[in-house]
Amino acid sequence: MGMLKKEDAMQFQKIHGQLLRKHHLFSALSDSDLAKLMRGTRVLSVGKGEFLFQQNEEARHFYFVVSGCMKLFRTLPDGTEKIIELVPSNQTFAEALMFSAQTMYPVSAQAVEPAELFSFSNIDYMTLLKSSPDLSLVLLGDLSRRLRMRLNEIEVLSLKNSTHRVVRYLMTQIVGSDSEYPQFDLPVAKRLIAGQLAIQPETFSRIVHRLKEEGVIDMKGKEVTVLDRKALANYE
Amino acid sequence: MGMLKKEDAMQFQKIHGQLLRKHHLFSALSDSDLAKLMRGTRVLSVGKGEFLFQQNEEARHFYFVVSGCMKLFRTLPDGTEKIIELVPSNQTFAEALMFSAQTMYPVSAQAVEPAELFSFSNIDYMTLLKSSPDLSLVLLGDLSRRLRMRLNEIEVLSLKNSTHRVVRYLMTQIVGSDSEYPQFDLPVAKRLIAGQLAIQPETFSRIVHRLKEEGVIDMKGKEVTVLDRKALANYE
DNA sequence: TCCCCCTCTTGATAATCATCAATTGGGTTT
DNA sequence: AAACCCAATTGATGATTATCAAGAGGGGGA
Repeated sequence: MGMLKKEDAMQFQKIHGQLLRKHHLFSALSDSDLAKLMRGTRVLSVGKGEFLFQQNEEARHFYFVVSGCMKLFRTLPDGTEKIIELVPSNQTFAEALMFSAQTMYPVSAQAVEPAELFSFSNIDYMTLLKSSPDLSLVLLGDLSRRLRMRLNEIEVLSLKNSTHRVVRYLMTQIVGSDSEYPQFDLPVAKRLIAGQLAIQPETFSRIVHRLKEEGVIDMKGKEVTVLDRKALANYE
Repeated sequence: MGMLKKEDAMQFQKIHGQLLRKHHLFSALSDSDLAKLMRGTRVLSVGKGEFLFQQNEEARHFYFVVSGCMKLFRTLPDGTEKIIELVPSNQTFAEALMFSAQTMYPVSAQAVEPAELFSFSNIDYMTLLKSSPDLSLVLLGDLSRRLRMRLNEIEVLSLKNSTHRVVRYLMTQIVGSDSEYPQFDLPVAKRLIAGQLAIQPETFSRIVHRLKEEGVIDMKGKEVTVLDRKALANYE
């Protein structure tokens, strides 16, 4: 954990360059720019339950998840936490702060599974950005996408009852699959999913129970099978 | 309503150039660029209750509200509508779409008060953008800000009970005022505010009633006075 | 001015969901 | 294998809020 020595950095880049290349934040960078950026990169390991940063801490870096899963959440006035986002591997987070005067993280970041991260300096990246107009356009597209994702989440949270929220969640998990009986694994613990949907774990459990009873889905552990796609869609 | 003739366009720009200049989408443009952009501008009048566009329509333009107020909302599966944003005068909307491949409006737009709008061509603006890296940075900052606003809204929607949501709403209306007894007008009808908070108008009314009873606020029509700032803050 | 329409309010009731409590189950450590 | 921990489940209860219904207030148009 810490700044890389020069030789390590070269090794590091050879190994992970391709990984980063797949991400839109880095795909538009030239090789030399990417190398330059990586010189300031740190590799971090965050144990399960450990914090990376806390809400209202100064935001100097953004992060790329190599492996594991990070939880971004806000602490509500009553002490409970609201999960804003669960960030799986190969995704970045906290990079949107870089572009505005805001210097505080608006969320806390905690690992829900042991995680490996790359950290990038906001200042370094911004320097690159100023010399690469195309990159700006890519980022604008990215932020715009995120904005629409949030829109979706706001919609989910506004859905009348919890059943609708769960159903909507399941539906989002199977878009793209055109199988008659779509199947997938819950990406995280059920209580975390419940948290994202702003319902209690107990409620989530009961709703799943009912959906199973009605033969709409099956769920064993984290393994979910949709048995009746139409029925699920009609729940909405 | 429609494309402007050349003389009108010049007149138009003289009158409204300053107005637009105050908005970050246009503040970084050179005079000539702004003039170029305005050549494709249309002036629209939308009557109360009239639609500007519907969800899933193709998005070719974004808009600036000169006067009046627009409501952006999504229609939920059960037919009810979820208000995403209320756009007052001197603000733009639907501009974030321009930056990503997405070509459909993710919301419907309707006037809640008779509104005058400018419409701008996405393509024209993007052309300017590609030749003005600084503008991109300004926009990134703007989107980043919006992203945080949505974060706030998600948090509000996650608040346990409706009272907290209303209180939070009132608090956001008085930040910036350091008066002992802050005072403001509700920007739109109460039922719309209730909609934004994802509660029923009846519930909103009852909560306000209780807050008045407890001497925390006073409300006559749209006129709100906070009588006990501390008590309001402590409600959270 | 009066009338009408729509918002807002207030009341009563039913549905939904959170909370508390106890138990089960699965996975990991010792 | 046993002990343990935490997640998940299930049940019972109470609080919150949506819904339905009816009445009051307010502003704009005839």
